[in-house]
Amino acid sequence: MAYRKEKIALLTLAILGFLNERPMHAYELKGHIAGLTGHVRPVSDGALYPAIKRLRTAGLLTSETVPGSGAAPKHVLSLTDAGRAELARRLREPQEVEITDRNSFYVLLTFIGALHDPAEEARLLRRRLEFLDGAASYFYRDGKPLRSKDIEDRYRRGMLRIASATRKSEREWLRETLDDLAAAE
Amino acid sequence: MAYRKEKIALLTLAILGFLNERPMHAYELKGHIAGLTGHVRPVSDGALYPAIKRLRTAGLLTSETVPGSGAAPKHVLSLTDAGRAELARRLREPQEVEITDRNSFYVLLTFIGALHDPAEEARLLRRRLEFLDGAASYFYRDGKPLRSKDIEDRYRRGMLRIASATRKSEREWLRETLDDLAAAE
DNA sequence: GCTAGCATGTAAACGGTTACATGATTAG
DNA sequence: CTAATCATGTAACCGTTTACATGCTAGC
Repeated sequence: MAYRKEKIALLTLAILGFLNERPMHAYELKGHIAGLTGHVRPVSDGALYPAIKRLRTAGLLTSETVPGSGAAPKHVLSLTDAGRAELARRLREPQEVEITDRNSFYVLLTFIGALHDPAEEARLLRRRLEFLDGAASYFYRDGKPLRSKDIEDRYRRGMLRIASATRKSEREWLRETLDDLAAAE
Repeated sequence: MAYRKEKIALLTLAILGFLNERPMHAYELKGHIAGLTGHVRPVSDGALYPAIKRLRTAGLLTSETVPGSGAAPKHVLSLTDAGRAELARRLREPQEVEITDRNSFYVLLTFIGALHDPAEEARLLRRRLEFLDGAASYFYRDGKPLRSKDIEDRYRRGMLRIASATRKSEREWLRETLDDLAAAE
């Protein structure tokens, strides 16, 4: 038994996703990924370079050295066919956490358009919408989720208020976009 | 040179925070933390138990064994004075990422009330508000952040739309709460 | 003369995920 | 009788963080 559960590896997905748009060197990737992760949370070199190395070893990307404008020579990275296939696979078969977790889902959303397959894209949005419809609260007492007004702490109430507004706008967008996608077919 | 940068260790903060409210055993903590992390993302045992062990070794909490209702005997965990001091320190001196990063900030927000110090609490909210006011975009072209209408990809536009709605509601709440805190003084 | 930006990497330490291991009680 | 919930832990693996290491160019 015991089937292998894949790791999420968001960084890998982001690298594949951006390289699919155009070849790029590591330093450039860094900027793109930093922007992605929300508000400029830098990717550390110690995460990025080993990740690239792993992908190169796995044959998902190739590296071509060109003289650097400025400092060290750049290594321009390009996806191989295997890399493009892996990206498509990751986008088509997301893990449950990638639907559930905000950050993961947004990374998926960033690149899902690369599939150029409205039906598949709609499937992802529908999964997210279903997840959001089964709402989840943040705080518990006696094992039961607390409603906002039952929480004495103003900061926790605030968190729920913001989460609620976010959920609402996300649901709206998901519904609109699903309608658009259906209409375009 | 090279001063030591502390790790974020969100899990540690959450453990200290919840134990500060009342003594609890690990399994109970698990439920609380899972709710916290957004929509029920379970904490794995392999993360939780070692984290507790580290805190116990560091003298931040003590464990008392009581016969378990159900299965294994429970280990009821309580904060020591050092544990409470560490929690206060973490809340009072947050890292920059803990202001910047959504999830980190929300964990901070969950427990900041424990300080019972409106001025200090307001300081945290003000820092977050300042961060949000220096807005950040998600996508770049030629090194410059793209405005929503300049993005062709509907999914990326959607992400910005949701992020914008979230930012707006968070700003509103922060301003209101800062006013409340100021008025109460 | 110095700092920021460009550009690439490595190594130790740490912590989280996954899977393994065990076992009792309760609800369907 | 079987799955879910309660309850605690360990160990291998792997990826991230932090810090170390190097060096050039442009602007102040």
